[in-house]
Amino acid sequence: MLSLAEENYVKAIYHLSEGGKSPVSTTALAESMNNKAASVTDMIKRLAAKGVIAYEKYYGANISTKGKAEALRIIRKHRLWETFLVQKLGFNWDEVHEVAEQLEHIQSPLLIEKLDAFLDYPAVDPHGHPIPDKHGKISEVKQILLSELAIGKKSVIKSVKNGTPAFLQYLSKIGIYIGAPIKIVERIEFDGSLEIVIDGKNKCFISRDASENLMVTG
Amino acid sequence: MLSLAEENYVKAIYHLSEGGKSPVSTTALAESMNNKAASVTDMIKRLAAKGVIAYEKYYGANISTKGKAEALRIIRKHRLWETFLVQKLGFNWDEVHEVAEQLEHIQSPLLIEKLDAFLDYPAVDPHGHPIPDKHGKISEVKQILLSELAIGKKSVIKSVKNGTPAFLQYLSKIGIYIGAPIKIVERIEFDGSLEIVIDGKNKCFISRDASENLMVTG
DNA sequence: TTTATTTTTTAGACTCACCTAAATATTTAC
DNA sequence: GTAAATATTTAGGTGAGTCTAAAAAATAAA
Repeated sequence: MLSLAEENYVKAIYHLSEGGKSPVSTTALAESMNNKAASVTDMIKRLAAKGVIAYEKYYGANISTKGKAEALRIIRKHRLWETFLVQKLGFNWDEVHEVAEQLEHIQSPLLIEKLDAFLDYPAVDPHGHPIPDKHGKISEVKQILLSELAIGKKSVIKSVKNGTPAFLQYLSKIGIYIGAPIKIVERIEFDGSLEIVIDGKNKCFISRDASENLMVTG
Repeated sequence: MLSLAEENYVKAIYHLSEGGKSPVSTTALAESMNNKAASVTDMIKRLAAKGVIAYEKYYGANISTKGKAEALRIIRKHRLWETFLVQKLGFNWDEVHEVAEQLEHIQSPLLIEKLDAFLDYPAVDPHGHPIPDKHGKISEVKQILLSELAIGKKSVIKSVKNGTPAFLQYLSKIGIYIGAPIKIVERIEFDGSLEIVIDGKNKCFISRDASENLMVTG
């Protein structure tokens, strides 16, 4: 049984391991948790004692099989709740993260089973991220960065990498949503920005930065 | 801003004040929280400092206007979540309390507004308890104990006082539910038990104890 | 009304999850 | 390869929220 703080650490370690290097460094973890390095050292010792990570002094933390399962359970809950908030309660996709951060810690396997059924077993959350099933299995669908899409090739928006409210609001504003057809008209050499067509009608420019935070079908 | 533990204390103080004597004694509170009296003394000092109760040494705790508003906000959330669990997710009424105890602490006014709307602004929860509105107002409907109902008078089950899973499961088993028509056929002098008819068809006996935990229309 | 019992508070201690400051180890730069 | 910079850990401390044991106050009983 993990405490709330421990759950958040395990989740962060999982995300840092997935999206980059493993083992996870104390500093990286401290930054992602908005804590100080000394606090992280304390915590990773506790997590190691509980068997959710492997830890060696001055080396870093590696998530264990048990830890990965824990992380996936939490992520599953987070994404199911986000889906619920958007699909059932009418939240916008930029409003759900904070609330889901709280809801993901509710302990009730029955609740999650029933919520999953109520939502009709969704495969992805409102940001296009896959929802692990009850066994922790994730269905990975091949996606590429929009910035790497060939010019003129028809594609579809599949997910957002950076899910900050500001970015999501911007995407809504220019008509981008998960499932939207998209095509690159031209790549501007000067700054790497792209001229794109969304939904076959909305033409606009987006920065390189934005194009590197959107995933599309390859 | 109250912590999770503080929220639970305020709720308990509110319930104890309502359902009995005020001021609330340290011992009563300790019992209801499953904590020791010394811990309670600590906590009520903190709560007094935050202005949610008035506290005098060796006297007891009285909930303040602010504290009452806090308690009602938490109770509102608890009962809305219970309603959601039963009406939308298909929980049984004896399965919801523990989960709602967790969900009631989620901080998001928007979530509660939207949940309320999603449930179509319910007036009572699955146990027949009134749901405070967003201003903390409760619509009290006149109810009497089943044990005090006149023999032969037609009535309707309105709420359960004791909401333990065991009692709720028993009620389901004998066909009692919120809104069920009920009539007392006979009062057994020996032990105060009642012969009742539910729904105009199910005849059965219930103990005095059970009849003192069911509220009906007067 | 004095004593006994119960209730409440105080004192001191513990765990969790954080902190700062200082020490130590590792990495990078010259 | 040594020095400087950076990363990590240790040591000691804090507040929240609990505990036990003992002291103090209030209540009940003789």
